[in-house]
Amino acid sequence: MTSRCEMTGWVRSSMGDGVRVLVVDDEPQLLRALRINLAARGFQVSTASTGASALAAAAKTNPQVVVLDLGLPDIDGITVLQGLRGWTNVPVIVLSARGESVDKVAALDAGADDYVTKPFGMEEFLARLRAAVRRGAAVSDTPGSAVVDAGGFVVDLTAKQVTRSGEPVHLTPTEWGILELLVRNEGKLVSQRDILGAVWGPSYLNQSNYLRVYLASLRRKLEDDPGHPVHLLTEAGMGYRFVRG
Amino acid sequence: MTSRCEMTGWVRSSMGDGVRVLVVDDEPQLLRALRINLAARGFQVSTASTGASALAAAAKTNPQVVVLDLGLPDIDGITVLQGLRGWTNVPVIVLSARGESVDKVAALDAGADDYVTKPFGMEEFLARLRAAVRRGAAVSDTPGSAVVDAGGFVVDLTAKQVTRSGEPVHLTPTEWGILELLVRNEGKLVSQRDILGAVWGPSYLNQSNYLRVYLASLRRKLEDDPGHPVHLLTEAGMGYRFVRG
DNA sequence: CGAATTCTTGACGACTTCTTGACGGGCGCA
DNA sequence: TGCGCCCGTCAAGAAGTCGTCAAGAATTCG
Repeated sequence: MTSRCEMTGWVRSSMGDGVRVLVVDDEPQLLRALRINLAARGFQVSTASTGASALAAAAKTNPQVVVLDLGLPDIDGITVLQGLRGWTNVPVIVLSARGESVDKVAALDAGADDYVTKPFGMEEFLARLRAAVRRGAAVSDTPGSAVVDAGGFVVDLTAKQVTRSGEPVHLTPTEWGILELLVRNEGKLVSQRDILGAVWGPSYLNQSNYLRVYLASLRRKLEDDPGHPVHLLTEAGMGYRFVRG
Repeated sequence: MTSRCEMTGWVRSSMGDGVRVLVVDDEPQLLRALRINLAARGFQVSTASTGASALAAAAKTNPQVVVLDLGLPDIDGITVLQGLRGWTNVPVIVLSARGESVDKVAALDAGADDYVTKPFGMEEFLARLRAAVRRGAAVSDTPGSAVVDAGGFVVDLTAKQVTRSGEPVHLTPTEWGILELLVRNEGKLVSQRDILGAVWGPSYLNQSNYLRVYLASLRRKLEDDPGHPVHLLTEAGMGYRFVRG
């Protein structure tokens, strides 16, 4: 609907598409509607329908913004909010049924950033969401961000996530293990034994064929021309090296 | 990583087998299962079943990674974690019964690196354990790279990389072994026997023709005029010497 | 419990690296 | 001057390493 903002609007390569948003609600229909709408606008959505799973999901995906319904089956939404605030200051948008102004005060008091009453219009909601992301980005970009931009792809070491031209790339645990080690030692040559010991354990130090298989897999997923890698380099007989574009 | 890489440098044989891991749990069965599984993968396991003994064991064995159950009989697991964090930043993986999400958040807030909910699959657990070891290894290895500028080329001893007028130069393992040894003994004369023993092993002490071949190769790659070397010098009958420009 | 993902394993060709022998030049010494 | 020694150079075969593929086993997830 004629919204002027989205499309290329606020999308910046630095911040990227794929802003991670966690949606917590116990109504399947609303959950589905939000997931579809947000995904269509380039957000990377994860969801939870209980307070417990919400906290777990937050710790796991480290979202950049959280949408939290106060009416959850197991734990009070306010409690969930407090649980989050004990650990992160990610922006939280609270949803609640209309008129519950007592809830509203309590939520904002507990550290919510914004408050939306159901039912709500999608445009308004998206606007508030974007505002929350903007605010969050302003404060959270503090320490040496654990995000490495390789040129062709971006590795977020804390979120354990890789994006390529905005699109998230799915890596298996082993693939991520190798990539993480190489990226954390950017520019340095990492010997095969080091990788095998760190990823597979101390008793796999000679299984160099594993590395061949997984490096090939990583290159297929991350390199523009997997046959002639630019970032994931092999030094024959010595090891592997990650370099930025 | 954590490689000391002394003179003989990148010798192929032994590296950190037996990563030291401390497992803290009060369930004898789980403790036993973990000990067996971890030992089978080459880890060097020590265990504790109370918070007090855990702190003592940590101080004694100085583990490279700690697995900590939150439900201990004497001290709260969080307290143990804080006790550890008081003097070390060893990676800690927290175990907890499922659903105790508040505990998880509190644990992560107190400095845990990861958490696993019980019951858990051994594969997943091992993957997280290796990831923790990996992170610990990556950060502990950050003393600024030792770089030697020869004038015509630059040798980065930690990254194992040589650049010439900005462009990286590719060296074979043997070439690097010789160059590293010479550069680490900058200005000193290194006898042929020393080089042969360090790079090829004690049973190649008389294969001086190897050195001729590889020194020629190094000069071709690094010297401006390979026929009249300036940095990689020969002392007839004695050995070789590296000097800066 | 079944389906899907992920991991392991072996084999092959292409490529890189190592080894080996031969040849010639510079230098000191008889 | 002639000889021997040591070194630099070259090239070709041997040996080892890497990328790739595919299929079976193991594990996770719904």
